[in-house]
Amino acid sequence: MLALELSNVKNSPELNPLLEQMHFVEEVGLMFEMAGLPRMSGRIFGWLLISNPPQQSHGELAEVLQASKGSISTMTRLLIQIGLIERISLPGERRDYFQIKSQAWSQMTKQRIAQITAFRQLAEKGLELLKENPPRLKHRLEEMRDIHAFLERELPLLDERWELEQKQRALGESRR
Amino acid sequence: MLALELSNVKNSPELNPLLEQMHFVEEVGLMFEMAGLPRMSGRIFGWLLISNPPQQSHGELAEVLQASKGSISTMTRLLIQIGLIERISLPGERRDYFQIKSQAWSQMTKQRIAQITAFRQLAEKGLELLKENPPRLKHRLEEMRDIHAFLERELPLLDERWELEQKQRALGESRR
DNA sequence: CTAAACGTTCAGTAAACGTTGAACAAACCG
DNA sequence: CGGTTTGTTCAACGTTTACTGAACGTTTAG
Repeated sequence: MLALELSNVKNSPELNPLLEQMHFVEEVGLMFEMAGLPRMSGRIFGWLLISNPPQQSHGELAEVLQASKGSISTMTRLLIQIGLIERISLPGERRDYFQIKSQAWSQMTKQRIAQITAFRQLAEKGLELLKENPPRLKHRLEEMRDIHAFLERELPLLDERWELEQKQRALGESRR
Repeated sequence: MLALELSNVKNSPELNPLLEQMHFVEEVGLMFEMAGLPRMSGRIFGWLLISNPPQQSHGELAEVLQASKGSISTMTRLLIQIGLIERISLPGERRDYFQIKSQAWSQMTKQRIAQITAFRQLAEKGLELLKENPPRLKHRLEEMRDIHAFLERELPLLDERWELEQKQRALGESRR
């Protein structure tokens, strides 16, 4: 919940961009929460998606999001660890800044692939347990293993294709 | 934690399959927890992956997993809702049984795609907020939108290819 | 009908989690 | 050298969550 006093403010988009921005931030927070991550980490990420400039300091984050320094510190560490943001420190500046990492989303794909690998391995472990049993009982686990092996093969290819397309697009734009 | 008395039992795989099965079940539980789902739902799913027969009643689940009836009831409902298991009721039988749903994993892919759509929409919402700003500020959100749009296009195709491959394999096997 | 088995719902609990705020540490400035 | 700014760590708090167990409703069987 916002601690700012907003009740007297007219709710029009043009007159109150801050309100809309905070709504966006809150939505990102909810999506992160649905994905099993702390809501505050999502708020930070959401703000870094729309902030001007894209680099925001620890203190700025704390102020805009109405969160404690501790929370910011913990959650930025988490976001860095999972590869979604990065810390940048300018020479001669005491403060650190955070910004969205450029390949944040490929990073997420990579993590997803790691999870898929774990699921495939789990299926194989299960099949090991059932190795003396009739095929009828093994189908469940074979299906689980095969689909995950399939995705394990295909998702990296998809990611490559994406990166290739991006490079080509960048090339095309720079040529103009 | 297991409530069964296991401390006197020799720990060899051959002598104690139950212990290994329970270990497997517990691992699935942990993976589900990592994915943001209740651990007990993962235990149920894990047991249904290796149980003999694949159909297990409410009561059997409660006994094997050392869980309360309430927990089983709630968690099976959840698993059904997200499409991972199904309930089967035999005519003339009072009891209901649960089993892994055959296209459980395609189902998960579909859910993932829905989430990707949500992320793309969120990016577009963010771009709307920044529409008056210079391109420099919009890059973050454009990247987010584009990668998700890409996956939104490609994942269903991947899923189709998988299902096609499966059908062909089944055909090949039945022909032998 | 009564009795038993089956299943769901729900209040209560215990543990886990997110968040805060204060104490602490480190870097910089006067 | 303090003093100030910046950031991390950690204990404590409050909330949320998973799970239990009991109460309740339903169905089947005798």
